[in-house]
Amino acid sequence: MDKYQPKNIEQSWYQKWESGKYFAPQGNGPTFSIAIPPPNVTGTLHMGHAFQHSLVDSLIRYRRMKGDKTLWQMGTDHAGISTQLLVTERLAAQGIKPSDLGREKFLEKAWEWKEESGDTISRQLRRLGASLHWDTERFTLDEGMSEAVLEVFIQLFEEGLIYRGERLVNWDPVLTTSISDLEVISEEENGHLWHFKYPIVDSDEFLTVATTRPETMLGDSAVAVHPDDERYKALVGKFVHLPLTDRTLPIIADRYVDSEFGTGVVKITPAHDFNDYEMGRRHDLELINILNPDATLNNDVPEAYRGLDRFDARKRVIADMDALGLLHKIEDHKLAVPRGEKSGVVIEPYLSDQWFMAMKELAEPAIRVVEEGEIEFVPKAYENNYLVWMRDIQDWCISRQQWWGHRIPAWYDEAGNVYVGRSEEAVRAKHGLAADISLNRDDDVLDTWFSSALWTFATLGWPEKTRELEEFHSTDVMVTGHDIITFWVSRMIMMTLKFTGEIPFKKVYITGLVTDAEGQKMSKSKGNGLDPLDIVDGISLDALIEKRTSNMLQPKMAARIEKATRKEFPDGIDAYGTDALRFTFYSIATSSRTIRFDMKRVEGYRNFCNKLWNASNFVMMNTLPLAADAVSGDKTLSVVDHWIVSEFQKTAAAVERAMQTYRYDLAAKAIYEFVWDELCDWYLELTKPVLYNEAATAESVRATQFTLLSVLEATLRLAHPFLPFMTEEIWQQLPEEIRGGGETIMLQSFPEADDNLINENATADVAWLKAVVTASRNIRGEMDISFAKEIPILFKNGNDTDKARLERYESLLNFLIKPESLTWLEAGDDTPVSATHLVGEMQVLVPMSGLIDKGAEVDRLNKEIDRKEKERARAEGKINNPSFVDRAPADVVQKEKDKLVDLATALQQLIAQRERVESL
RNA sequence: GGGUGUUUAGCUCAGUUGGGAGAGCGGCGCCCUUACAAGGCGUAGGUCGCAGGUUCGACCCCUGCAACACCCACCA
Repeated sequence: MDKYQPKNIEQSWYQKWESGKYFAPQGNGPTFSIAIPPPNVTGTLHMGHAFQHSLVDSLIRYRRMKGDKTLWQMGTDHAGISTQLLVTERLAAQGIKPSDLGREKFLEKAWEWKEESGDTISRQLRRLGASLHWDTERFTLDEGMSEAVLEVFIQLFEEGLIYRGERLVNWDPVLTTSISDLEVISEEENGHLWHFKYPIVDSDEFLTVATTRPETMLGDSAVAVHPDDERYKALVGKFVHLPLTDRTLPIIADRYVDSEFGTGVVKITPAHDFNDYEMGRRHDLELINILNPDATLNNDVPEAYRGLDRFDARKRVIADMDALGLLHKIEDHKLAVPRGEKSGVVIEPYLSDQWFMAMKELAEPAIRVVEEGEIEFVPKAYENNYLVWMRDIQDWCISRQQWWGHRIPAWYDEAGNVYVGRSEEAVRAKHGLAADISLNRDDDVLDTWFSSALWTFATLGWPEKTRELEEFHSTDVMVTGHDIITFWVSRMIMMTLKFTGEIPFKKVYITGLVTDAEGQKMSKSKGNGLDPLDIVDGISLDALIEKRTSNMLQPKMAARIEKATRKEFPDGIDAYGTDALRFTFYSIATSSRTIRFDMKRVEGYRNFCNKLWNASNFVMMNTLPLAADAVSGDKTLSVVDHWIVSEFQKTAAAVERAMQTYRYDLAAKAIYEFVWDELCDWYLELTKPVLYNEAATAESVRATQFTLLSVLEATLRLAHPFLPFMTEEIWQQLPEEIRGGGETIMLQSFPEADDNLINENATADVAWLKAVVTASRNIRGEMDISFAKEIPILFKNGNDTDKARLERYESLLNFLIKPESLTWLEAGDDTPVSATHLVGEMQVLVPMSGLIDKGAEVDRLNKEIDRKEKERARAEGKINNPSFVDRAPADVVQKEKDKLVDLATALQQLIAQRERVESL
């Protein structure tokens, strides 16, 4: 085989798998299904996606190999606001405004963009090896989804769970649409608290109010104080004059007011603040909307302010109040500023007509299924997040003043009556509306998450009663990030229960958030993001800088990003290949909430891939072409063969356990350690004395070759879910007699641990063998004896088992240690002064004459004695503690006693040894 | 203000019913030994955040504290 070059082996397999239809559900096993969290069509896959989808793919491949009828449902999301924003920006680059095009033409452009961008995602997923069932790929805006959305909307409307009303909603003045609570990100920012004096009517006095948003005073309809506030009690029921206007405001009392804060007097602006809105309802206050949809001031404010942007109006109001002597003071003040998740601009509470979904009733069963364990979160801690949010759920504003999305199936007549139905015809028919009554369809579309919420069942054909729905729903697992539990997971659970009576999935596996090496969230604006394919294919430093700094809004940032990038990746990024990247993802998929992505890890796992590749090369070099009787001929497995077979069983069991508990890190670790530490470091070395020995019997060679091949073959299957490409490549090169007749490793059975193949005697023998080899290597290493120098090795004070083992494994030891001689000493034999290591009670000795540095050996012995002394002191402490002996379990006590005896013997030997060396 | 999570070797992290602290990377030393220098062999390095408690015994269980991270919340 050539050197390990992922580029050469990862390109072609995916196509073969796909054209072979291997990703389709097949067989008669139990079903296993996962619906992909649909990537947004607008985007490209980032590290978080690659991470999640890699985890899912291993699970899917694992179940498929276990014989399950497995479906990984593919699809993408139309991502309403994001896509509309992107398309708008693209048009703007050509000098076109959406309004120039009109709704229909704009949507054509959006669809064009969707086709283009969807390809990118598909290509990326394929490069990652994701074994998705492409044939039934869906899109949240396709016909079937539209059908499902209609069905759901109409039913919920008819049940009164969807309603329309004028409410205060979160309004994005740049996107000019409402958004949901979840799409508002509040962050603490530095601001000011302006204290304004409002003159009290029929008095020379003032009430001073404090506000963070001065411009809203133009929409005030009251001022409020706490009913128990002695300072203001007498004023309740009186009025103040609202400066800059000709209006007067009542002074009201409400328990909501905090007397301690500011002046204890609050201006009330019911149309522009959520709290004030509630207070306005309690006190029947006037709602005065002072803003246009783009957050300029409307005609309900005094002429001087009309048409001003809200922030210009703020300056103007402050200046005017100051001029009137009514600006009492300005304080610095930290406040939580709500910003739109997508646009980044300050969100306004804004009064408008919107559609809402009543959530309380839907939430109840969705809370229950989690409380009762029907749906489990992994890690469990996230269940709390979910439950807390669900128990306090608010109605969901589902309408968006956008074009790209599912248009709301509602029509209005001229009188403003609303009719909901599948189509205008259906509505007319149902309500008996004559043809001469003109109907206008609602312009708004639904929040993207409305259709996403139907994902698990609508992708399987609902509302039709399809066989797929019957077979694959509920799905088994949902793998996603914690940031999306409220947006998506919760809504899927609610809607799926409501419309199918089933849970959407049995488990919710919440992955950690992938950050950069510094623990910073990867993002475009920070310029610290990585494209997973750049790790797969490699990228030059210049190209990476270009990628990270292009389309930057601030040139200053670009310079900083370039500097950081040059520092972090001075030579760009190597091409590590998909397998290495995937294996890295599994290894770092711990239960931690954030996961730092470190390129060093990728390098390490690329090395691991290389190791497995070379080991396979070794196996094939020494077994192929396969002799005619290689499989059929007699073979007696050696102890070493039995040992590696045993180790493999233990590894398979560990992987199985890990997969059951979603501990991908442990699965990866088990495979890594088996391949590197056992298979490569020991077993392959231990086969050489057989394979390279001209005197070896045909039978023993056959057994060794067979074991090499069969263990490798099984290892490839075990590793395939994690390293899909290289395992397939190598597996295909194995002889059919070994791998069976299958077309692809993908559809082979997943190795199951067989306890009957675990041979503890073999394990013990090999452990002894390793200990002896390690002991002599230690002496070599510590005494600085070169590997080329052949040294005599003596064994003393061993028991019968040691002696038998030495005889049995002499040739192996000769090969591994390359000694001048191996000599068993009986108790009475003369023993030269030697460097010593203990294997159990047996001494492994290397005579010092001419070889060994006396001082170094004394140092080494001192260190060893020191270590053993400490251990003995600890054990003695325990044994001499009566309560330990009385209360600890007998086996634990016995273990300590045994240890003490062993240590005493060992120490005695070491001290005697030290004396002998010192006396030289 | 409420809630959750994290704190273990220089760095990044494992540690599965409480019973002798581990890995990878990095460091140091030796080795181009015929699968692999993307390698081999050896080696150094830790009062397991702090303080109490339970226990014969605590990285692990309980309490408190600290630092960091994240989530939720209407303080003008």
